[in-house]
Formats: sequence, C-alpha cells, structure tokens
Amino acid sequence: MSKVFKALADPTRRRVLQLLRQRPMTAGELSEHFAVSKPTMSAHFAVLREADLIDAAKQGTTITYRLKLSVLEDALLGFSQAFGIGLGPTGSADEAVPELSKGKMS
Amino acid sequence: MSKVFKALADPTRRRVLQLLRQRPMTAGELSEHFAVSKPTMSAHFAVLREADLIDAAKQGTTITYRLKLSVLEDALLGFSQAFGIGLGPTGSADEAVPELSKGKMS
DNA sequence: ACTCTATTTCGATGATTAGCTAATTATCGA
DNA sequence: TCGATAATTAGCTAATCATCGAAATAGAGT
Repeated sequence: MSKVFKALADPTRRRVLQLLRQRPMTAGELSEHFAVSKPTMSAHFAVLREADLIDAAKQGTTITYRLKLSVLEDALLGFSQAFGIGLGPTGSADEAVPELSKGKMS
Repeated sequence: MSKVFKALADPTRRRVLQLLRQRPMTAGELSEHFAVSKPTMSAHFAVLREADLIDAAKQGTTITYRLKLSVLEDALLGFSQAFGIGLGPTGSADEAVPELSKGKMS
C-alpha cells in the first residue's frame, strides 16, 4: 500500500504509467519520452515493479513493460472505499460507511 | 497532485486521515494514537496541510484538524478517471476512455 | 506577572531518494 | 568470436525525509 502510493508520488513514474495505459512499451521506448538518463529510468521501473504496478517481459535484448491495471485499480478502489469515496464497483453513493478496518492499514 | 500522493505514502499520515474521517480532532488527541513524538506528529500534520488534505482551526491553545474529504475525493477520483478506473460520479463501466490529458500531469 | 498546557519551530542525525557517469550483463548478427 | 545494442548494476553526490530532544510561542488560569 505504501509502496503503491510512493510509486505514484513521482511525476515521472505517473507519466510512465500513463504511457503504458495505451500499450506495452520497451524500457528504451519509454525512456525516449523523458529527459533523464536510462539508468534513472531503470530505477523508476524498478520502483514500479516493486509496487507491482508493472510487469516485465524480456524478449531477446529488450524488456517490455506492461501496466498491471488491476493492481492499480484494486489499490485505489480499496483505499477510496475505506474513505467512503470512489463509488466502488458495488455502487450507489450513500450506503452505510463500513467501520474502518483497524488492522491492515500499515 | 504529487503532494497528495506523497502525503498518502506514509502509513502514519494515512492513519491520521482515517482517524479524522470520523470526527475532527486536536493535534494532541491525534498524537495519542501514535508512538512518535509530538514534533514528529506536527511535521506530519504540516505535510497533510501542505497537500491541502486537512484544515487547521486554532481554538485557544489547541488546534483542531479536520479532514478535507472533498480534496482527497477530487484527487483520487481525478487520477482514477485518467486511467479509466474508479467509476467516477458519472458512472457506467465501459464508456469511451477519454484521451489522456497531456498537459496537467506534472 | 507567573506558570501551566498545547503546539510548533529549531537544529541535528540517520535513512532514503533521484540523479548522474562508468562499468557490467546479456543477446543478437555478421 | 567480435562488435553493436538494450538494459541493468555499481558507485557516487545532493537533496529530501522521518525522527528526536530542546527551545520558542501563545493562550488560560491563578
């Protein structure tokens, strides 16, 4: 949970996710969109991988990254629902607010 | 945007928001729920204030913090919608994905 | 004026982060 | 096998962050 938000806290990483929303792309292809060095981009990819937000597939010399939308979805929706906002998949606006889950919020 | 996610990236701050979801509380009252020093808590409050997620109201010697739910809501919903998830206020699941807003994502 | 109490600001410390260049690994094609 | 290409790891610096104890600020009550 912290890892997801930490990953999302950086504008470069958010833009990477945005780009991947359209289609999977290789590391190099993604890097072309940014004014930072390849190693720096590689580090960003590692953070996103660590947060399980992207998925890496090696094909020959290239590595293709793909957005794991469901993970992002679950994280955001789960958090939103804990706050009674976000209108999750089940619905309508003013249902009973579930008691805050004391345990799993670290 | 970055400030919101950065604020959300810390478990202590997320729990502060959770606590404030129920009722406004004073700085001291909030601090009692955590095993860190008052100055540290004060710093956390400052981050949340900076992200505009909470609102401070001084009454005498105490300061009461209140959750700005609409700001959290807007940030999360806005971001979610940029990814076609989150099913914002307008609704149904499979509407046309709006072209990603190139400008405002930094 | 003095003294509690509540909270923040100050100054320091250790950990983490984003960035770079240089070096390394791995794969492909000639 | 050699050289080129894609990407990572290694090693570094500068900046930011979470944390603390001590000091400063500010109101309330005596």
